[in-house]
Amino acid sequence: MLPKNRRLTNEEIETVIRKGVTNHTPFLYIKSLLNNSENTSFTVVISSKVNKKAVVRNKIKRQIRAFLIRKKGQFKNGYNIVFITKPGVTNIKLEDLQSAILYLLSKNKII
RNA sequence: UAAAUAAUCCAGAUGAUCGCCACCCUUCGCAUGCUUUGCAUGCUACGGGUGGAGGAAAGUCCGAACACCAUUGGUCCAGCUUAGCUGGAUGGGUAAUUGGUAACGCCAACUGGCUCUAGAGUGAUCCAGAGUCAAGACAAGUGCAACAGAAAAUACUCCUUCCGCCCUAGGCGGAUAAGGGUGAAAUUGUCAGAUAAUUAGCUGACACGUUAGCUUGGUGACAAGCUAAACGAGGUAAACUCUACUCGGUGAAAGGUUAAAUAGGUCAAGCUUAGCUUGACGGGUAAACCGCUUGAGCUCAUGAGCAAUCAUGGGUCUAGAUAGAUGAUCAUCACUUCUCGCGUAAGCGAGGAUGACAGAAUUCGGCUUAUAAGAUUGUUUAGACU
RNA sequence: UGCCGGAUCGUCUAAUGGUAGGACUCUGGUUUUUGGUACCAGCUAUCUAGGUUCGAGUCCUAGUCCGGCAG
Repeated sequence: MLPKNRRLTNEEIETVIRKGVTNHTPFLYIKSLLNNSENTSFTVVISSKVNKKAVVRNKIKRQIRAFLIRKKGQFKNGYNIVFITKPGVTNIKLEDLQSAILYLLSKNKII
């Protein structure tokens, strides 16, 4: 789990989704926004349309967060980032998900 | 013994490392206050300690607690002798009985119906066990019943049967409901009489059943028995309806405390005096905090009760997040299963899988649905032995 | 979190508890030199599982999926 200062609150998520810059892959997309602070914060959004079971949704959240914690030394500071999943994310392999995350972050020049 | 199925129990254990949440403690730092060099409170950081999902947390199908709103009692309308009555219109829910409960559509016991199995009996039937039942009323009224059938309900006559006439292929009229046939369903049965005639509740007797009354037993549903110059009444209420009982609305995004901002308001001061500025009060939005976890709690013992459950006493505190914590990896043991190798076999060794359903969101009581492996019990089937 | 509504041929849409109908589509045939049009015939459905009933698309219960509303 991410520490509290690296998470986003409800308001921040809404502003990021409304004003952020979007980048897509077939099963995942991100919205990012500069926040003028020392930290880069993340959150993961999974709709109940992706899967009806909360256990499956929590597992995907944990997989993404664990990968972000492992890579946290490489990030630039000062971004708010929201990961939003699409239906189909449950069927792919873990390596594909991780490479998609790296692709999206590098495309935004955060890494 | 094996398999299937149903119910109940259980929902791997120990240790290490890396992370997350809550609370507590030590130290350092910062801020505020004070009796001023220390103490108190708060916050941040490092470190340490303790605790951290379920039997269904799920579905949201019922019920309750709690909070606010409305309010003379389900709702609406009207009236008046106006704080309680009357009248009218109009809904939702439940349904044998008794008990339990905060309450329930839940639970327990019991009664009755139906189904299955075993036993007794020539048989009707009786009895035991298991399962199951939205199990008030169709004998208040209304409605409905396709096709088939003569007829689907204040009855009726297709074939057959009986009588009379024409006259003998058959037709006409009358009688009957025993038999046939149709259908999911067809007007209780036996005997005798009456009749032109027969196997007609048309009449009588008996049996069966229903209803009513009485007696006995039971808290009661009900059971057993008796009586009737009462009756023979088809089905359907998960059809309308009737009867009895019962029911305010909104949901923790309820609501409460503090409170930036904005509009409009009151007061005071100052300045130019149509007014403006500042401050205070009040106002109440964002936000924060509370609500929030000590509760119809868990557990043990004793007692009451057939049981559900209740009473008394002892012990105990056991998640509280806010886009949402409770996770990941490794090792060992336990457990089941799969693969490979060795072995006649028992077994041994190596490797893999932890096995299912599934994640708190105000809290409880139920119901429903989903559940791998293992354990216990019941039922069914198959096999072996006696 | 709370609360509503719906599910019928491939698509759209009917059906009072009593043979699931129609339109478009599709398939085959006739007409035409061919295609279209027209005509004829055919294929194809009650979301799932139980119950009530003689008999459920319809009534009741449970589940699955879809859609909507509040804030």
